[in-house]
Amino acid sequence: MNLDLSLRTEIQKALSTLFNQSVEQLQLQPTNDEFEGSHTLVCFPLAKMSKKGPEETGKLIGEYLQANSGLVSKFNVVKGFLNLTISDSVWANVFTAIYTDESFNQLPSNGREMMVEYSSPNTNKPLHLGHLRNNFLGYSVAEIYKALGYTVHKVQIINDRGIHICKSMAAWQLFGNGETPQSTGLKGDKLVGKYYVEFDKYFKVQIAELEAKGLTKEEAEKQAPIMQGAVALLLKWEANDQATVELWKAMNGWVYAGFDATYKRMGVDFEKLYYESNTYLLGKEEVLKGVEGGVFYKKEDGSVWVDLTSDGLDQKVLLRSDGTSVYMTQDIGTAILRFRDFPKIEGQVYTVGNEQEYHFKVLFLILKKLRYAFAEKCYHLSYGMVDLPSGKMKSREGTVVDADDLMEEMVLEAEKQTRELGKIDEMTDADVKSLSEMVGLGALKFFLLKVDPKKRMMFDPNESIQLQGHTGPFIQYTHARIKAILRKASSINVNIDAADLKNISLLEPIEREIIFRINDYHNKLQEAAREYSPAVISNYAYELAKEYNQFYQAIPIFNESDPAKLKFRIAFSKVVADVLKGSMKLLGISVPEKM
RNA sequence: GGUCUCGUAGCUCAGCUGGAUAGAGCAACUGCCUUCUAAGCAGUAGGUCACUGGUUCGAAUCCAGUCGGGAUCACCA
Repeated sequence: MNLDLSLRTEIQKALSTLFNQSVEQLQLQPTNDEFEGSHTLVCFPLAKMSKKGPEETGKLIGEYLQANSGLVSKFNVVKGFLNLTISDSVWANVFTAIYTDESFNQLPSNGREMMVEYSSPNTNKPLHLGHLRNNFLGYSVAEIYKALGYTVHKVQIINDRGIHICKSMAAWQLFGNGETPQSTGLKGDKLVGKYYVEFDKYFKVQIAELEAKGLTKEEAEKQAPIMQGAVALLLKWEANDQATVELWKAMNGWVYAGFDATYKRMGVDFEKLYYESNTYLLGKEEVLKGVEGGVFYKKEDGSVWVDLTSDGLDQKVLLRSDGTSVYMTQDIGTAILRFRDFPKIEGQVYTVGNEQEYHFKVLFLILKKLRYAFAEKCYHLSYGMVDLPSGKMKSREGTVVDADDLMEEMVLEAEKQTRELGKIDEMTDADVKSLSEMVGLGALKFFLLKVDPKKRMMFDPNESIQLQGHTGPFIQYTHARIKAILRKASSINVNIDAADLKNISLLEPIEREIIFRINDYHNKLQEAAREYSPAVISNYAYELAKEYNQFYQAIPIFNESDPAKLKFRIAFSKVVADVLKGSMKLLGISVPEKM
């Protein structure tokens, strides 16, 4: 049964009976802790209609509901707030329905499809803290939609083309001495990243030298030999020069292997990868078609532009005067290709930092101008930067927090604390390892996901590694605790029959609160999906775990002498564990049986 | 400068489709392990919700302005 809906229906009945009127929007909200009840009807807006003052209105509605609804056992009115107490038998029914609902955590398929893009790193630098936020967000949003019954396609675009790749290639040719991941023992992405940094270093030196000879900065940047080397490589690559393409393939291969290892540890995956090198030509084609169709226009120098001034934006270049494509061209091609590959998807979510908001605004407008209906269903899941106490991460200043290093550090910290708490005594080394992995990554993921994605957030390497309080491990711990109870219950052969549960009465207030919260889970799922915000889920899971811990501490389950109550509390604990596990799964976090 | 965005406890964050005395965690201080796991629980202390004005029964929440932070405004991606 849907308690919320039933209650609203009953209130509407009350209004039509008492005042012969109906109201479109009822303000029903959770009751504040200091008052008795679980649901509160705000009566101020109803006063005009009832012509009776909020307090009197609340009282009349309360009396009606108590007498006629079968839901409300008690009520009180404070100022204009009608606080309703739902009767225990109703709670028992609500709980039993959830307990017996096998698709509570995973709703049945709704036949709808969507696509989520995330990660999409440059292939010349290793993944860092910002990518972690990106990946965890994108993965989680995909999981949230899946739980609602959607089929979700997780994809990423690989920017494997362009001058930036050629920079690493140029530097490797100059200084690499044939180094490979195998020969150095470095992860492939780290090795290529090293040469990208190397490039930058020599580039700067050469610019300085040329500037000292009297060249302007722009001239120096163009004429620096190492940059000319990179440009030469780009031209050769575009001309399909065999040796260049071989090197490009080899170095990209190293990077992908390195990224794969990182993704694996992060626990994220992709159904399909799109390569810029495969989509930019389609984009170009579309742009040229757009010129013919009059959507875009060509300047005298041959460059192609779109004029968005009538939409409040600027003009934007889509093809350079030499006919080569830009970032936007590639994204147009990719979007179209994806809808060709997956014609049933109704929308595409792009998980990309908020510094690209303008880009996506333009992209979606262009797609609309090209008359692609799916443009309406594209959404830029824009997230804020992760700042360090020293400010923004800057690769040039060496303040980048490397993703691999950070994950390793978190896992080591988890292991250290597990040891300090004396929990490893009866664990095998393999157990300790897998638990540390779970806890360390759980802490990291939760930390990055509990903040509203849109907001920029602070990461302090010295303080963020916390395993107590408002953290992932707190929830994991709560789950493990419940599992201990369930093990004990099964060891003493407590069998639960759903029919027993309906007859339970005299619930503790904390038990009602928790059922209320569990009952709210699907609302939160919807909200998280609507807002594209895993933070909604993480905060929900935290609140639920917190409430359960209160219950756990206050009520020793196995001291209960009434067998019906004992059964109820075990079933109740099981449901909490399942919902915790399910909601953590949406965040990409596993929960342990013991910790 | 234009556009967008953020400003809540010492710190990190919730709350924002207007509702009751603004909530957590961390840090500080006090208690609680012979009972299901103390990575926990209970409590104390900590606030001019940046500022000013407006809208109304009611504003942290909506609107306008001011101040402060950030992003963006490339034939880079």
